[in-house]
Amino acid sequence: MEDIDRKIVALLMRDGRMSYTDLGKSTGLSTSAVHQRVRRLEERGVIRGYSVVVDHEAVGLPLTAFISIKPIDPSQADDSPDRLAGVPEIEACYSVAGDESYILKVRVGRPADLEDLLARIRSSANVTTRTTIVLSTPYENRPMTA
Amino acid sequence: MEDIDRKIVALLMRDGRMSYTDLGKSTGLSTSAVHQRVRRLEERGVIRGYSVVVDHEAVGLPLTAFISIKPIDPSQADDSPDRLAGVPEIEACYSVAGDESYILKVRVGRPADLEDLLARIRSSANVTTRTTIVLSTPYENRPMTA
DNA sequence: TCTTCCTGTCGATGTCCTCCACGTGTGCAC
DNA sequence: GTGCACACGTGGAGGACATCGACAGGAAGA
Repeated sequence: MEDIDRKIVALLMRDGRMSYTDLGKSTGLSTSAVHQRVRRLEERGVIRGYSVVVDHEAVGLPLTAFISIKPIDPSQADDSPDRLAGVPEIEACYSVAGDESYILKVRVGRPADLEDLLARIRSSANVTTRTTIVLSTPYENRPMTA
Repeated sequence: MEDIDRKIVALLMRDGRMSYTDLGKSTGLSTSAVHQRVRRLEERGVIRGYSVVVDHEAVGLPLTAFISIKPIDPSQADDSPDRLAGVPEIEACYSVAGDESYILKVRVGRPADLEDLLARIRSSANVTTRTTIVLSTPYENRPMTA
C-alpha cells in the first residue's frame, strides 16, 4: 500500500468525518484525487466502513470484561462464534492460541448483568468461562501512526 | 439517555458518515433536529469522535495479540500505561482485576515484530509478559443494538 | 514513437451542511 | 387563566461540499 493511502487512512482514523477537501489539503492532493483514492480503498476492502467512537459509560454500559471460553466437550464442533453471534453484549470475539479457544470482549451495565450474560454464554455455547474484569481503560482503538 | 438519541448513536455506529438528512429520515426527525441532537451528544461526550474501520491485514498488520503484563517489582509505581503510550503497536490498554495488572492489544506485521515488541514492552515498563496470539477474528467492534 | 494504463487537475452540478427565524408544548409563578 | 421562560421542534436560504465527466501528463511495454 502506498504511503499516501496510509496517510489518508491514518487521518480518517483520527476523524472519520473529515471532508475530502480537508483530506486533500492535508495530503497535498486535489479533492477529486483524494476522493478517488478513498473509493479505491473502500472497494479493495482496506476501508471496511465508518463508525462513531462512543463513551460506553455515557450510553449505560460502564462495565467491560474479557471472557475466555473453553468447550466443555473438546470433541464438539467448534462453532462458538456462530452460537454467540446473537448475544448483543458481545462486542468482539477472537479465536486464540493457548489453553482457551476464544476471547470475548463484552460490555454490560451492572455486575448482575454480567452474571446473567455468563450464564447465557455458558449454556448457549456449552463452554466454561474465565472472566477478567476491566477496571479502567487508559486507551483503546488508538489510531495508526501515519 | 433518550431512546431517539440511542437510535442515532446506533445508526452512526453502523455508518459514521451517514448524512443528517438520512439520519432524519431514519428517525422521523427533521435534518436540523438530528443535527442539534448529534451536536449535543458530541458536547456531552457521549459521541467522542468518528473513525474508520480498517482491515488490518490490508494495511500490513495481520498479526494481533493480547499481552498481559505484570510488574516485576510489585512496589514500583503503577504507571505502565504512560510508559507504553509511545509504543505505536499498542492499540489498546486495559487495567484489569486479577493476577495481571494490564491487558494490551497489539498489532504487528510478522512474528519477529512481535518478539521485538515484547522486548520493548518488558524493558520500558519493567514487567513480565504473557502473550496470547489471535488466530482469527470472527467479529470485532460490533455496533450496539438500537 | 505510439499505445495503454494510471493518476492527477479542473470545472459543473446537485446535494448536503449549517445557521437563523419562527412555532409549539410544558412547567412555573403570579 | 395569563404571562413568561425554556426546551425542542420545523422550514427555508446560502454557502460549502460531494460527485461526476472531460481532459492532461507521465511511466511501462510493444
